[in-house]
Amino acid sequence: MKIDPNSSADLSAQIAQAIKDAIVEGRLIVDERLPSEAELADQFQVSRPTVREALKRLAAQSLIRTQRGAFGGAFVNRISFEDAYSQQITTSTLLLSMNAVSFDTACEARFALERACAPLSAQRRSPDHLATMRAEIVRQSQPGLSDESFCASDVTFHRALVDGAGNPVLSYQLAGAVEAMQPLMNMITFTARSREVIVGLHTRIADAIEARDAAVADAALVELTTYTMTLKDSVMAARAAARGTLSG
Amino acid sequence: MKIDPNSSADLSAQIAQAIKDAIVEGRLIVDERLPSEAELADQFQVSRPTVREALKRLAAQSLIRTQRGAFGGAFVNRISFEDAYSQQITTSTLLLSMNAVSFDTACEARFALERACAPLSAQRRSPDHLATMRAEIVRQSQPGLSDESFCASDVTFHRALVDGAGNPVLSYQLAGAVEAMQPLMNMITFTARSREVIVGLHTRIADAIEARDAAVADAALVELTTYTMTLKDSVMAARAAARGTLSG
DNA sequence: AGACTTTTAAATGTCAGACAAATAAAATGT
DNA sequence: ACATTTTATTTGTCTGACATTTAAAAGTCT
Repeated sequence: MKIDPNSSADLSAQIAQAIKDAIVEGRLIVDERLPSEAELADQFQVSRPTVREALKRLAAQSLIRTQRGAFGGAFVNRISFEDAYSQQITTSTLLLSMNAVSFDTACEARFALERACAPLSAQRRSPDHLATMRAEIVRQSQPGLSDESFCASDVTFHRALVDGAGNPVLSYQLAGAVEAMQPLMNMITFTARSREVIVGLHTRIADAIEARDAAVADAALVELTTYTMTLKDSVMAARAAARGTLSG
Repeated sequence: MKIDPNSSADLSAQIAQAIKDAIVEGRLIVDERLPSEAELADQFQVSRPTVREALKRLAAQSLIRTQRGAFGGAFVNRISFEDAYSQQITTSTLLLSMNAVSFDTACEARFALERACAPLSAQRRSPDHLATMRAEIVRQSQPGLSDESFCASDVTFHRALVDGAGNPVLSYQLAGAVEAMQPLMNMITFTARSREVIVGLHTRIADAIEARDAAVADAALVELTTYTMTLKDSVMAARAAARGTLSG
């Protein structure tokens, strides 16, 4: 592992990259201990604070974990699905909140992913997944339910549908989209008060998944997509009208 | 923004989290300048190296960028698709290489995503996307092409197919899966020498996308999926047999 | 001998102060 | 008005030190 002291990049960034490469290329394996900060400083011919900045960069990406004390140090981390989830959620949330992605694009991606999961879920869902979906539908049907709870239940329902596919990669990829869209989805649900339609579609989806009928599930998801986009458009229009009133 | 000095977590981690929260919640907006390191050290009642470690953590996640010199400092970064891409690729690669995900799972997710893109691509693909796909098919048909080039061309082809959908979220999500699977896909292509079948399927896909026929494209993708899994199984079996020979 | 306690060495976490290098604004000179 | 120099500010890096944590090693008691 070598770095170029004449490069324009920060030394800590270069060191982080060198170690990252070593991990990705398998020269450092899971749970292997990195040299101590002092040793790394020696190897790379930099000071310890510089090494530490590099290690913090790696820790921020869950590539390593550190442990204090004798026989402690930095260890190559086995990345977990939890890590992948939270990274995905952060990235998706920022992409949306910073307007790098429109709501339409995120929505389309979300439902496209969900439709991709549905056939797998119809095939593999456990009774547990099905039970979760049914339970959430019951909850969503209760008249006294708060808007917040309805939205949370909605997330749980779709989560169960996706998890039913038994593919954690698809699950964690979707998690980002769903989580990032949550604020706007909440607003849609709050204002539009469209629970009956949504519950109806959820029921159709659950029925299809129970009957292992991918086609029907897909059709219901398409309807839900269309419906969501319609609601979103009306909410946006209402917003624009409100702005017009204020400024006029 | 406050931190708890009595918490068990590192101060730099707490500070990074506090700033991250401020960004995600919109209290710090894109291109806004953070206080200087000295000021942050003052605010959080810690030393400058500690603040710097926190800032490096954020920089590693592309949440901020730093600039030296007068009127330089740390600025909230508008996260780009390139950032999202590379993060996704790193995460996916590690999940696969550390055996947190099986090849089957990654493969399934990849083709499920690709099938989700195909109908959109059939609808929206530009002549440019189509031209890229055709060009790659021509390249793949050349007898003298090296294995490496064939694989690279394969990636470009699928990339064009997915980009044709015009949804950057789907594009960057798929990038991770494709990139992470690359090493094993290479091995499959190298050993199995199955170019004719693959080129044939690619042609069918391109034809379908050109004709805006989502159903045919989907069918061809399903075949490609099945074929890939078959090849992978035979490669694995050959590997296992080779191991048996050595150990027996 | 075995179980418990104390010591110790090694490592990360944190701090203080300093200097180098970059950079853009401000001051200066032509 | 333009070009050059100066200057203040800020990040990047280094040195050296101390605090804290931790597990192994040594010691002690029963």
